[in-house]
Amino acid sequence: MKFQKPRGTHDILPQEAVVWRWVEQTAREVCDRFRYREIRTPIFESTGLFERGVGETTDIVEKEMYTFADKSERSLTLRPEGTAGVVRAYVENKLYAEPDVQKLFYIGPMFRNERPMAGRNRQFHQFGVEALNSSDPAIDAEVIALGFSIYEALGLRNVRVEINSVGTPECRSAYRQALRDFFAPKLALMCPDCQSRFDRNAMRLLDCKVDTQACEGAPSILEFLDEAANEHFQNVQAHLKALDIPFVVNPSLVRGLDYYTHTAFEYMAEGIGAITTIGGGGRFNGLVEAVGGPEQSGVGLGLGLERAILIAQAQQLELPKETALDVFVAGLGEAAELVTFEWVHKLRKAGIRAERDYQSRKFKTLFKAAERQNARWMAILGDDELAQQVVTLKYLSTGEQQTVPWTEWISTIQSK
RNA sequence: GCGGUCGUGGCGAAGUGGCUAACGCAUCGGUCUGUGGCUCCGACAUUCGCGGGUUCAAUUCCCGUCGAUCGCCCCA
Repeated sequence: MKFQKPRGTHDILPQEAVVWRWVEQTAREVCDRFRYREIRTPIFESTGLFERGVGETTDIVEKEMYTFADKSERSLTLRPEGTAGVVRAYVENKLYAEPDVQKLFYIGPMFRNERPMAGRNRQFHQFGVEALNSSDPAIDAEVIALGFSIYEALGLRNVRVEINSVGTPECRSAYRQALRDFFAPKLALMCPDCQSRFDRNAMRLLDCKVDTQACEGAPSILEFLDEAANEHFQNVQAHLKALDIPFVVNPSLVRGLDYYTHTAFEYMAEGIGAITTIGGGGRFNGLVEAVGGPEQSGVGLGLGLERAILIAQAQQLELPKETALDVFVAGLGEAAELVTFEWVHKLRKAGIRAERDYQSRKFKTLFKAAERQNARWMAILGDDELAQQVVTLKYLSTGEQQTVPWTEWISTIQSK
């Protein structure tokens, strides 16, 4: 019986795992400087959390969740995004009672049952942050700057930041009405997708690629922001400008999760086929309360890790490689086997990366093996060496070779 | 969820309704009983994603299925 990995999942092999560690470590380091602390929450949660938190009418909840019943018939769901779980933990552990703004980050797998394509998997990985209990526009800008800083630290070029304000729920419902009024007369001429969007999610009409000309002259959400929302948005922009974060305002930027209010933003880059969004986020002022906590606000972001890696590859950045081997110990003959084994262990205990052969290959082939592992030294233990308690050490890049007593073995390797 | 393309050894890649399924790289062995990145020789797919059908005969044709990939939708 031969098995395949489930559709839309990926094995991360040792060579690629190095790249993943680099991305994760970079994100962690940036978080440390920005003072965001790691939180680890379960990979599955009560289904209701996502229905409530992400929004009943979102695509994610309507058709993309991995939902299952456990043996007690509890409905559980593999997390499709990170914010709901973090906010649930925030409320459940009463972190809202802490005096300072809670700045949290997470990193890990998410699950959505979608049609896979480049940059879109059913199990994918996100890094994200959430800043809870502050409505200060400065923290919106800080979050946007944090994500941008991670892309910078990774060396990604041409990352664009687009921002928008989706206002308060009240602003939005007034705006949706205005949009329907605007599109109603031309609806019959528009594409089927748009016709279904009209009722379900009028703001998405602006996103349509088919009927771009129909959108000309459509009202902008920005005209419907109340004074406070507008001031907040202007303030976020002022803070971004102060940091020289390049951004453009895109009034038709909408995000797919219901909990967003005020600031919405996306990071975009070219290089993954049709996909350009590599990260995004926004403010979610009603979410803490919706999940059973006090009336507190929050703002956060999520970055797609495989998308960041795809962009790095598309831009041909120099990616980290696996560590090189310090010394390959070649034992010749049966008498050397045990001594080889012992010495490999001694070298390792001394902090040296040491390896040997376990396939009884011939001496010459061991050089190839050593080369494949990028070994710096080859150590040779044959009958002669054993008799005299010495080892022949060959520096592979130059071919220089010397024979030293066992007492000098480790120090010679460490010398270069 | 809808539409297009694709699926041959570890990797890359020919090919055909029918004798032993090219070739390249990689790997292992010999050439060279203890010194690599060269040469030459040899080994390496009871089998062409899986299941079914057509046929005297299918890896090659048809259907289904699984998977990959591209686009739409949506998103990270």
